Amino acid sequence: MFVLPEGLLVNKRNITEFLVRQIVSGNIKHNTVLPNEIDFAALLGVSRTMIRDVLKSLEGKGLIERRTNVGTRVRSIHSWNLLDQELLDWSRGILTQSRFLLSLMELRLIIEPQAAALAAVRANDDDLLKIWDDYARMGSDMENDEAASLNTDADIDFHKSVIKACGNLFLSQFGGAIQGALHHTIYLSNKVQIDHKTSLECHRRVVDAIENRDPQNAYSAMCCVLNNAIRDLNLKISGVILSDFDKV
Amino acid sequence: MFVLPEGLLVNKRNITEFLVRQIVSGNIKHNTVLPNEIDFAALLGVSRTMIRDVLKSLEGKGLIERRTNVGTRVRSIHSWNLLDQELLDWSRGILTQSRFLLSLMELRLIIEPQAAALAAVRANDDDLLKIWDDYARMGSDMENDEAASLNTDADIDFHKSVIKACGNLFLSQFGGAIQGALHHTIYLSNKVQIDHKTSLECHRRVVDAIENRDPQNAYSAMCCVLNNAIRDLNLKISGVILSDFDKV
DNA sequence: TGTTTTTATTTGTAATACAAATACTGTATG
DNA sequence: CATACAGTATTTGTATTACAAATAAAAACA
Repeated sequence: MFVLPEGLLVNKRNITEFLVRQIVSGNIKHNTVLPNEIDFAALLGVSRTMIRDVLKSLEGKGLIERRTNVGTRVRSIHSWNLLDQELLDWSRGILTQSRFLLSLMELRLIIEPQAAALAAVRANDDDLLKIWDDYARMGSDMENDEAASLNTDADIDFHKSVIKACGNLFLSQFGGAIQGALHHTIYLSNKVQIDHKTSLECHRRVVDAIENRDPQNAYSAMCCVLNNAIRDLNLKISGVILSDFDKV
Repeated sequence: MFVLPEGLLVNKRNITEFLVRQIVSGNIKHNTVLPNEIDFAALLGVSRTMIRDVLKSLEGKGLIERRTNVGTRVRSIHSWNLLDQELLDWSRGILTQSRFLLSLMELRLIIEPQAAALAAVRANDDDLLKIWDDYARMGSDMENDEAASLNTDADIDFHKSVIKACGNLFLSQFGGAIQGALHHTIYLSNKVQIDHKTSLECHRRVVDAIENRDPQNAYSAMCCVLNNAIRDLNLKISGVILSDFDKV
């Protein structure tokens, strides 16, 4: 349970990623006490210094808790720093339980329409240029091939750019989570039918609204984008209060 | 700029907190290259191991970036992990620039009404009990003394409990930020006149709405709570779209 | 002038020793 | 028998030293 798969280079990064995935996946359950540092180092064939570095990193992500003469104990999901970029990246394909994906999309539904509205009020010229560029790249594959899908990287960049443009220091922290959510979506997209054309149109409405300094339409257009994704993923989200003027 | 104030015990915690505050306050500007590990350790009178531990911690908070043969460079605020609990705690009284406080309250205005609405749909009996208890503790000082203020800790617990009750894994990550925001508010509260009685009444409306499984009133009541705080702090927040049915 | 090699600097990793904290155990004592 | 106390063992925390790896800067060279 604590040893790396055969053939994987034993270095700090791999060990950290491996342990993160073991914990996040539930292979190492919470409250489990990990081996002490000396045994753990021997088990993995590394120095105590290195395993300590790794454990320190896991501690920073809220995955474990360390105490003298007690050892290293795995914490429950409520203590995990879920917005940590590495944690999200490494959890891809693992945290697909509906509760996780549901929380993620729910968060987006709460954050992103507001971010779009704020962006419509505050975006500067550079922000707008960036958003336009992201939008253009999103659909570039579809120009010649109707059946092509959206450019994932551009899609992610688009949402990050909107969040950045809203100028809120804290909302920017979500860029990583959005990225994780979108990658989840893509990961699942081979199983579901996605209407890329409609999605692209909604994105376009967002861009236009921001450019026209129209926060309310930016809000509702972003709702449209997200509701498309939620429908594609076959999720059911209830209880989130959306602004009334143009519910989609 | 890199040495601890006289009389402060030189240990890992103090060094970390000191450096965090130096960076957050701008005393150490971004892009500054810190001394190399050996010099830094000597400067502080600690071992290289310890300064490395400290730097690793700062790295985890996004405050610095390290590269072989380049050294340790301070990153800009956009890279900081602003939701880190320690970072928020240690930044209290420093990050009072209006942009920071504004971002914080704006975030709360986006998150918390939605969280209250979701809590109204999903809170279980334990959650409700906890919320009632927090509410009761909030006003306990005011029963005999009309002029007394709200119990800060209970106030913080109240908001955390509501967020917890909404059952979203990601929204829970904000407990710490809320705590920071409320402490900021308290910190500034000697300068402003706060109507504690009205505030308490709004909190009561939130509790009632959650208990009555009424998401829309929970939403608007929480808006009321936050708008009180925003008014007290003399902040001006524009661009956030609030649900229409009961704007306060 | 442009390219390659060497050198120097800085962080990264390892190994060892000891310090500090704390759970556990055994023992004496009421 | 229960409790308090002292001692012991275990585990993480810190310090020191040595060397490896990466890379920016300087030097040598075509």
